[in-house]
Amino acid sequence: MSIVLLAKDLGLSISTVSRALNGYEDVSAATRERVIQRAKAIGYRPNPSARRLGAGKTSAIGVILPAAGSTGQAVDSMYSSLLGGVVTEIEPAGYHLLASMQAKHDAAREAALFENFIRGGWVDALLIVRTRVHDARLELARAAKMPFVTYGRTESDQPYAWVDTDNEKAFHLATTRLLDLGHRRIALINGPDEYSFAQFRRRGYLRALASRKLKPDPAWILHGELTETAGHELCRSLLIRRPAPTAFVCATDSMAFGAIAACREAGLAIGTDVSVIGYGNSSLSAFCDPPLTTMEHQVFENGRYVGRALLQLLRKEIEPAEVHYLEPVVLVPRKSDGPAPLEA
Amino acid sequence: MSIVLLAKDLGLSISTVSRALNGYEDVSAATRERVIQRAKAIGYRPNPSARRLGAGKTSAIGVILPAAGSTGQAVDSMYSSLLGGVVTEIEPAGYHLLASMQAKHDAAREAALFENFIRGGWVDALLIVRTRVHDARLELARAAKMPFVTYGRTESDQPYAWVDTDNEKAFHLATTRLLDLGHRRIALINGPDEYSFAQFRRRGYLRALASRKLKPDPAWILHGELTETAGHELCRSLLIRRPAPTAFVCATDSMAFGAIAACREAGLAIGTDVSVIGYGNSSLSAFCDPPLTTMEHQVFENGRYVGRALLQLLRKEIEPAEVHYLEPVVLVPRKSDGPAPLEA
DNA sequence: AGGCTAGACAGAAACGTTTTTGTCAAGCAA
DNA sequence: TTGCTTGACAAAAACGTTTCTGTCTAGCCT
Repeated sequence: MSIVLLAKDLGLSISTVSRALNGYEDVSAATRERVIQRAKAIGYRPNPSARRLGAGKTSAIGVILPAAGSTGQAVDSMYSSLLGGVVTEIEPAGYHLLASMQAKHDAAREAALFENFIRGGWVDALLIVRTRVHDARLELARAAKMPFVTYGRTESDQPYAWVDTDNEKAFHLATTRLLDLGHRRIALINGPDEYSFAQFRRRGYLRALASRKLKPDPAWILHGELTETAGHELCRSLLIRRPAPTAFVCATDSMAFGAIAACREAGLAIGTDVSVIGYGNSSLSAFCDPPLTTMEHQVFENGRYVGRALLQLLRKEIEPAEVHYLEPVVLVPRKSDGPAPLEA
Repeated sequence: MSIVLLAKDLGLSISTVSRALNGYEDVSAATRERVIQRAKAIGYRPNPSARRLGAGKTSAIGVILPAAGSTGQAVDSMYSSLLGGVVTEIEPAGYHLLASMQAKHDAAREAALFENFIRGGWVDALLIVRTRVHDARLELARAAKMPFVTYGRTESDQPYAWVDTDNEKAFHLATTRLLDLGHRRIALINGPDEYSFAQFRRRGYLRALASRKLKPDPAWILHGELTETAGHELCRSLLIRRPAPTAFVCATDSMAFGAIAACREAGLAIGTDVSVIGYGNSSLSAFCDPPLTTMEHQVFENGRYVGRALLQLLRKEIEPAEVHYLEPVVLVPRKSDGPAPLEA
């Protein structure tokens, strides 16, 4: 009964202490100051559960992390940075991050988790990551009147708050760069088709080809998990075709590293015989051999943006429709791409 | 007032419903069954905040993630796997993970966060990761009588629950392997010295040298962040010495990749002129060139072990002193190491 | 002087559980 | 029959807040 003690100590009523601490107007400035000082002095911390019960606030923001990799074990490292940014923003405001993890490819379980978060009163708001083209989670959150921000866009007939990277521009950039280098047979090693980002990336790729009046070959657009293994497999399957692609645009640096391994196994020199471009500018990309040409985007900064948006939404300072942040992407040229080889 | 409605619906008192749901003995089996069925049917979920208030349980386990990398942004990917394992275990038991992130190298802030978690009533138990040799967090948790499990050991005069990898054996293995290959000038590119794991690793390295009656050169034991950049810098600083090491044992695969880059820049062929061994068996290590010889340990499985221990501790089924799990480590031989070069 | 308003605080209900302490009937032993 | 135990349930207090609804006083206007 902490607030009770504090109130007694101050010779005030519980309600006055509570209102003083929560910045209400009907308590005099002098009293408020006295309360705040004394609270700090005796180390009073409001009990979060009691708070939730009284006010319907949990001071927690929920996120369901997608399992990544074929083992279904790890969150991919991109989310580490994203969440780092989110936490950086929300923690000073007194919010915590309540994290759950989705079982691999288990939509039913994901929905159940979401329901639990929403109905169970665990959190005040949600972060929805790795959006799908049609994403049921938006409707669930909306139905529960739970504020949310998505990382990645989706198809929705109603406005919603989103933060996203300009995937389309990124892959338009990368493809155009390869076209400028003379490549005409460019493959796209994309992520799983159900995710929004994969669609945007394909769109950028296709638009770049179209702007040079090139007809895309559907066989050169492949989808797979965002792992080295998948990149390796997909690239290998493309290299045995005739004619084979001379360039590969990959959905992540990991896939690009897998693709590079496949090319090397095929006896091709990276950057001369064949060009590979990754995405993400992972810490490794500058240190591998050859250094990887890739796309940089500021995941941590995006996370901070998401965190701020969440806070504003919770304080009703902003409408969901106003949260639309499309981060530009820049290409980091290194050594894994080069002029198209002369035709044999 | 959900339980109220449920009780009314069943024609029972609130207390009986509560006790039925919580498995108390003084409610008949028939009634219990009826309550459980009905609860499921109408989708009743106990409000977690109310529960905490009533019982002093939050159903949440707290963890403070260390910021990683010089940017202080991302949790390193190792923790993704670890937490994945933890969540896999605790989620079915109804527990969630409450994650906070530590500001880079800010011990005061870390302590404050810890205090907040403990005193603020946010969580029922704690996971303490990246233990330091002398770790104040143990005392804080102990003083608050909060159950906890550490990932990594520490110096403590009292028993505590820990799960750890056999870092000492791992680096003994790696060093011995290099000794067997004929290397005599072996450098250790270690992580920050304050962390327990770095101490164990050094111990394993030294023990391997000692078993061959070799005197370690302190100048060849370096410490740095667990990043490619640090690995690169440290390796470079060693390569300009004369005589230079012929082999490097690195604290992580990331550091190893940085070291490999430095060696390549120095014109050395990896696996012949110079040998490099990493740690972690990251997904990339099999796909780089040359494939990296590294140490495998099952982080995800360790996380599951941690999760189970936490649950048992919470249920008082086990004493902290009984939770001591030292995971063995295996070496994954690949191509980044080889026989020591002949002396010039 | 009387009535009204605003400012500053207090009282008490409400939030949804858990848990302690009943209550009541049936069964049993003496 | 009386008293005690036990099994099955109910009543009510407690958990620590927030928030709605007072209450009281001082100041102002007419």
